[in-house]
Amino acid sequence: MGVDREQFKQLLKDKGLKVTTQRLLVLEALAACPDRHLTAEEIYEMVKADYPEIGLATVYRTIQILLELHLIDRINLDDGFVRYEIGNVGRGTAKHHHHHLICINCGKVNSFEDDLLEELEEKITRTTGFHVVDHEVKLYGYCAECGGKID
Amino acid sequence: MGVDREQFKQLLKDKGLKVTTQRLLVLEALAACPDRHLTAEEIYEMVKADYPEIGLATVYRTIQILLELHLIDRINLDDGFVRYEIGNVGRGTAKHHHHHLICINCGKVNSFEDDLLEELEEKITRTTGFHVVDHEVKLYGYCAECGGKID
DNA sequence: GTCCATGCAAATGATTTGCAGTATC
DNA sequence: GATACTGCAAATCATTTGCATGGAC
Repeated sequence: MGVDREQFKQLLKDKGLKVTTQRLLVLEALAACPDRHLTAEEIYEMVKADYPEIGLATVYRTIQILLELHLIDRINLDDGFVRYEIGNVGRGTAKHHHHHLICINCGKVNSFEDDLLEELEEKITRTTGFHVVDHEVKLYGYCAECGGKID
Repeated sequence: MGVDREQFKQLLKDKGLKVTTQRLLVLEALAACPDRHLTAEEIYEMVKADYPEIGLATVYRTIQILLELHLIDRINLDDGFVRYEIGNVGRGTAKHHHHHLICINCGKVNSFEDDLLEELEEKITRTTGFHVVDHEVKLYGYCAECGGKID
């Protein structure tokens, strides 16, 4: 999942950007938490454990680069923080992302993949002429654990 | 579409809230633009035309009330502004909202409704045990007009 | 050695909040 | 008349930016 260290270095060089310890550490922090959805502040705290000199501004600047390189995805759960997660590159038809199941009760966020959306997109192109390129889907509800307790 | 003035007044009273000119005007501004997706600032400007004394803080406070009464929906297009649109109450099975087609080129936002999502939700409940209550779907791509120009 | 990247602190900008005056009920 | 609502200005808080120093190539 994601790119490895060497691939990232190469991507930076290809773009004329410099390889720095900070940039490597930010990507590593995100790669270390493929299932969580980290805020900039959380990434900052994680990297600071290994590299206390890093500044929050550098984390934000690095996130921008990672977004432009399509190595990470942005998720907004409308809780006042923008979150980031490592992209799932190299899974064959890894074209779409952003499918999240958000538990209203415990706040847990799970990702999922589905083909039904492709069908929906085709239908939309057919009926409205809108050509879908990417999508973001958030489903709110109760996860298996919380659903039992509440119902 | 939406609630009318009298229904809104009653909802406010039921909640122990007072009926004020400002609250009526904010709802009217949103009701007047069912297809646009207004920012707080845009609502503020619209209301100010009729009622120059209104303050931006009052608009924000009223938006909170309207959200709690489920009279409006919040949309986040990740452009730095949170937007609001009047809800489509009274359309029979008006349970779900938040389906948007966002043109990457011209920025135009269109809403759509679809049943395919219901199918997807059932599938998710069946396979993961997650009980979906609401959803938000954003599809990014090129609208009929922009698609032609680019392809 | 050149130039980009970093860290810090200050700036930004949407949203919120405190408070004294004002309107609703 | 009591209390909730408003407008204003100040506060908040995530994110961005300016600038001088430091590091990559």
